[in-house]
Amino acid sequence: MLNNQTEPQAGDQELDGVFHALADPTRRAMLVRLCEGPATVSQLAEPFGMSLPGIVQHLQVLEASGLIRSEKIGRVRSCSVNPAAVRRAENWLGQRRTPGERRLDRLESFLDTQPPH
Amino acid sequence: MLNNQTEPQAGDQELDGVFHALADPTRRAMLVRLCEGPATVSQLAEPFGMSLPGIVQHLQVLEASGLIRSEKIGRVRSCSVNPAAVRRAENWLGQRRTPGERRLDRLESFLDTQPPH
DNA sequence: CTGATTGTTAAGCACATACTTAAGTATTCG
DNA sequence: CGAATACTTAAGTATGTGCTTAACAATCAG
Repeated sequence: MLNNQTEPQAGDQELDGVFHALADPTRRAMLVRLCEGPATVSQLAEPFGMSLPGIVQHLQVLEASGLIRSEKIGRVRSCSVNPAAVRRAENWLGQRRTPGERRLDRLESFLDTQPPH
Repeated sequence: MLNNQTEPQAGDQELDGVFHALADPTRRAMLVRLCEGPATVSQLAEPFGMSLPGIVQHLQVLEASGLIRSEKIGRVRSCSVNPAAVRRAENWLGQRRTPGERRLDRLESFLDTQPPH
């Protein structure tokens, strides 16, 4: 180790993209919509007062992050959530626990093993 | 409702800040460090090959998002995680489940109620 | 008081982001 | 075929982000 500094790790890049994609309210709203089921670009655009190209750019950010996938059939592009990417971001946050929180976690799981009354 | 468009909701702004703060690898590394316990600005800076002002700017982003808090005592600023903010972001992601995932969730919780064997 | 430590403020720069309008490309419908 | 539909591409613009260096506090230690 000639370099003592903290370097960005592999896997970090994925989180960069995922959290950046999530940092925009329009993109989060699209993700919420897609959790109800697949939708086309126009369907996703409909709730927003924004030009189509603007919408498409947001979709590109979401797709580049891995949070959604899309497939074009004929002239229609169908978009859907990639649950695995959402779960990875959720899990990263799940691991961010202080020692205090971890103690509470262990107490709770201990209590779960005790029969009621 | 004269406006049919989707407007950013209250509470969205908080998530904007939190996810934006999380989108940077340096800031995530700082958060990881702070989950082990409070630290000063210099201690947080030490692993990174970056100027102090750069570090302080990252800390300001983290604090503005609510993910961390800090207090200056004498000439030293002590920083610590705000677990509640981390949990809110985690919970938002936890709610992003497709109908398919929700079915699996229900199956698992049903199996948990069954005695083993 | 003097000087070292710890952090802060200000200014600037390169690059990224979030839009826009205008024009283009497939694909399907009549 | 010709027109409508559903995007796509390109280009431009205003604003934001992630750094930097230089200069400025404020506090503690001798």
